[in-house]
Amino acid sequence: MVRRIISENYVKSRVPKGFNLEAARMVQRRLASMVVTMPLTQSVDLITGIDVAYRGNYAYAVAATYSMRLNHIIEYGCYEGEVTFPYVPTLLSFRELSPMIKAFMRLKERPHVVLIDGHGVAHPYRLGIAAHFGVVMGLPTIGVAKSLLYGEVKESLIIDPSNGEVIGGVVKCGRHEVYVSVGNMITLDNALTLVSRLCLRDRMPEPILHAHTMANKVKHNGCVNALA
DNA sequence: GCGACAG
DNA sequence: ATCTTGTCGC
Repeated sequence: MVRRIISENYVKSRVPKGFNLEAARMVQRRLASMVVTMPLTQSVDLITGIDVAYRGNYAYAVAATYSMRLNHIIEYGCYEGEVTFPYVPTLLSFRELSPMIKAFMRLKERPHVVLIDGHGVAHPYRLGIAAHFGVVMGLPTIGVAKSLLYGEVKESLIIDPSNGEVIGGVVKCGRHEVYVSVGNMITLDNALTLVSRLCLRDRMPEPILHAHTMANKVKHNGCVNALA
C-alpha cells in the first residue's frame, strides 16, 4: 500500500519570497469547490493531451488533439515562453497552467475532453493542475500522473487520508501504472475507462504521449519549425 | 523527531 | 522536469 501526504513547511520553504501561500491556498479551495463531477454528456471523439517541456526558465507547451475515430493526431497547439514561478509540489499550476492554456488556445477545434500531465482532484487542496485547468476553461478534464502526489492507494483506488473519500484510481498503461483523477465535468469511472482505452502504447495515453514528444521537439526547433 | 514532494 | 554515453533489445 502506498501512502503519501505533503509537508506544508517544505512547501513554504520553496515558495518565492513575498509569495502569499495562505492566499494561494484560499484560491485553491475556492476553485476546488467549483469542480463538477458528472457523466460525459456527448459522445467522445476528440481528446486533447497537454504537456510541457523545459530548458532553464523556458517552457515549451504543446496541446495535441487526438481523434479516437481516426486513431491519430489531427492538430497541434504550441506555446513557448519564459516561466517565473519555480516548481513547488502542490503549486504546479502557478508554474505551468499559463503555458498550457496558451498552447491550448492555439487549437482551432475544441475537443470533447482534455487530458493533462498531472493530477486532478488527487491533491491536498483538491485542485491539481488538471482540475485547475478544467475549472478555469470550463471543460471536461482528466489528470494523468506518473507518480503519486497525495493520497493512499488501496485496491487500485486513491483514497484521501483525511476523509476516506475516493479521489482517483490507478490504471495500467502498458508496463507502467498511471494515477488518474477527475479534473472537471467528468466522473472517475468515465475517466478511468477513457484513459485505459487510450493507453495504446506504454507509460502514457496517446494524446499526452504525442504532446510530450512534440514538446521536446519544440524545445529544440521552436514552435514554428517543429510544427512546420 | 524526521521525512515525505505532480512536473 | 533537466543534466547526460553507451548499451541492451526488438
